[in-house]
Amino acid sequence: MALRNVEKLITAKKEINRGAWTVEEDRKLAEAVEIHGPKQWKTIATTTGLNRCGKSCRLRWMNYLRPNIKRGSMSDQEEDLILRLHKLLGNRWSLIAGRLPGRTDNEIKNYWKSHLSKKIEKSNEGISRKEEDSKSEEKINTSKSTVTGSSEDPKISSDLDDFFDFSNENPSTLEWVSKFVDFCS
DNA sequence: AAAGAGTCCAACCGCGACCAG
DNA sequence: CCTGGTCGCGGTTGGACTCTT
Repeated sequence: MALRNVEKLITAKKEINRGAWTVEEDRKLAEAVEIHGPKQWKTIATTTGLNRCGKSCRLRWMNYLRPNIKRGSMSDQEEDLILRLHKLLGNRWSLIAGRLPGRTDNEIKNYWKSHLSKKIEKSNEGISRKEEDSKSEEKINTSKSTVTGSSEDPKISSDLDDFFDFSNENPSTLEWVSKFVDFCS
């Protein structure tokens, strides 16, 4: 009887692994990605014998195993960038992450929730912002509405398209930052 | 030193987009 | 077109860690 229950538990456990990844699992996943590339997560999940779902494999790779991942605290520049991009794009974390080399969407999302949203809350409680800020915010809001498609100004729309076309850009440089700051000011 | 509160971050979940058949 | 499978994204959760009392 008890044995049967144990068996049940084992098979249930065998179905799909959950929770924290072990070093061994990481190693297997990294090997699989080397073979298949960072795509075909379903294939990777099944061929490695990890008993993880494809989603889980993808997440682990994207947020932890991927090369060039930057760890540690955000620099002032990065923080400022996140704030500006969030103003412009809203909760488009993957898009924001795309402009911060080595940072993941998950990391930025977490950082925003634990640090920046509180910072903003505090600053909003304080003295109302200067006229300059409201001016730039107005500009940003106009751009934002363009992104969501609610504004039809073709000039601004094409500017934004240009701005977010990074196909020819080296992602490891932060040259685009100045471009962005110019754009917002 | 211990307990409770607060914070951080890795991982999971649900949903929508995309694509091949 | 429709459908099923897969992927990617954003929101949420849970547990480990740190801080405060």
